[in-house]
Amino acid sequence: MTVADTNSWTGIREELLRRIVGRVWQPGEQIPHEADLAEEFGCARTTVNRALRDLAESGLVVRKRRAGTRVALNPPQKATLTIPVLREEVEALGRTYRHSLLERDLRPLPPMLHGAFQVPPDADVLYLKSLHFADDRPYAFEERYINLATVPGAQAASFEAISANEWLVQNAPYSHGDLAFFALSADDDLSAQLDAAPGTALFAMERITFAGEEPITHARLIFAPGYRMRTAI
Amino acid sequence: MTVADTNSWTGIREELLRRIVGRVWQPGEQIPHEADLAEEFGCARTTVNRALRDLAESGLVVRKRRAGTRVALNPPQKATLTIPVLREEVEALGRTYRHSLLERDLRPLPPMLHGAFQVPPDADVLYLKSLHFADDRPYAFEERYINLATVPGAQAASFEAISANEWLVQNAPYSHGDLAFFALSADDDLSAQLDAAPGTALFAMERITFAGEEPITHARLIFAPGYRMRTAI
DNA sequence: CAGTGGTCTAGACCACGAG
DNA sequence: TCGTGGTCTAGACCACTGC
Repeated sequence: MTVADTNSWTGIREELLRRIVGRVWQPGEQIPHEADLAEEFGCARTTVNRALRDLAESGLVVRKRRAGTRVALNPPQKATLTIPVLREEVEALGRTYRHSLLERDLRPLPPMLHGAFQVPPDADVLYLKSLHFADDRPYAFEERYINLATVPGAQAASFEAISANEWLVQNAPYSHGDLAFFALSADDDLSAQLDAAPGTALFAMERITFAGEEPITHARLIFAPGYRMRTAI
Repeated sequence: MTVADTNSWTGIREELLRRIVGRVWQPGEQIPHEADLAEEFGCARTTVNRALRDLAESGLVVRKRRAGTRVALNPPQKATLTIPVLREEVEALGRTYRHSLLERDLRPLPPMLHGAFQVPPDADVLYLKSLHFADDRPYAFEERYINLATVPGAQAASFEAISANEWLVQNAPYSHGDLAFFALSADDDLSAQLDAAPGTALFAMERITFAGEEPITHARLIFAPGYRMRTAI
């Protein structure tokens, strides 16, 4: 009848989900214990536990010891989005990836970044400017600063065969970072690089990553017109 | 010695993580089978499985039947972003939230949405157009379609005291949906509503939610200039 | 204190897919 | 084809926390 067998954990999850979205169990209401559900479905408690744990991870139910499991009052709108390496994203579209390094030099960190990206005031950082292509059409424009104090190996890397993003992912694992999305208008330079009319609205992503307290890199990616970042929730 | 006991699944996960970031197991390299690891840690295979499953979910290892478990070559950059109810987001900024319903009527679904939002061709949907304010300054513009077949109660709701978003979150739980972010230019209407110069680049978010197979709502939020959606990774 | 979810075990069978 | 991860079981003990 249904897609999944009813005594597989996914099947049980689907049945529980049906009861939640179908209002059999009202928001805020406590649902039966694992043991009762296990008996109802004729399976081990472990299996019910697996299903409920999955629902709890997606935020649909709230579980507390001793207090039982309740249907969430405000199912939080959470989305996990995976920011792929551009090469993989492009290739997943069935297109050919290529990138080209436009500029590369050592320079002081621009003042705008001094707050978020703490390097010694007189230290130079590695600046990279590059363009990513899909089937020879511009896909994204990238500007990046790399902290050589944290990633000295970057100075020797050419970033021509392999993009800075991929190099860093493989050579400088980060512990945490910040990510931001926003919109900006194409200035003359962007307009030329991305083959877009001046003033076109472009989707942009900014990322800073750290290894412990040490900043690794600051990257700004600006995508060609029409780009949409999608995810399932 | 370590935070977690070594034969708890979290403890095992930490140990495996150490070996991965410490390059004991190189990227792309196959790691021992569950059975071997279980023997090494002196625990049941289920426990090792739990730890490995967790690492696989965060993308650090790739698991395939028969092929075994390998350290991921390009650990994907995953970010979980929480899409807050606008009222909460504004109030968290210490500003006063207000919203105003600009339009409300029944109309056929625009053809553009026919693909993603399957309603009977002759059925009307509830259309809402509203504006969200922070301290009396425009914060976001919203256009929304609600499928009355799935959420009949919406027809009776006024959406003046409580926003459609909040009403739906509490009255029509969804099972899944799609989310997209992109940039667009302010047309004359948007420009007037959001107090932005025509052509300004604006950050936009589109969301469709479903209860099972039934579409619930399609919403497009367009934020005032300068908006950044942030998250930690 | 006691009920509920969290976890672990030892064993078993199954499904997938690389070789 | 057959090794590997995926899942299920029945039972047990533990940890947390509301009553």
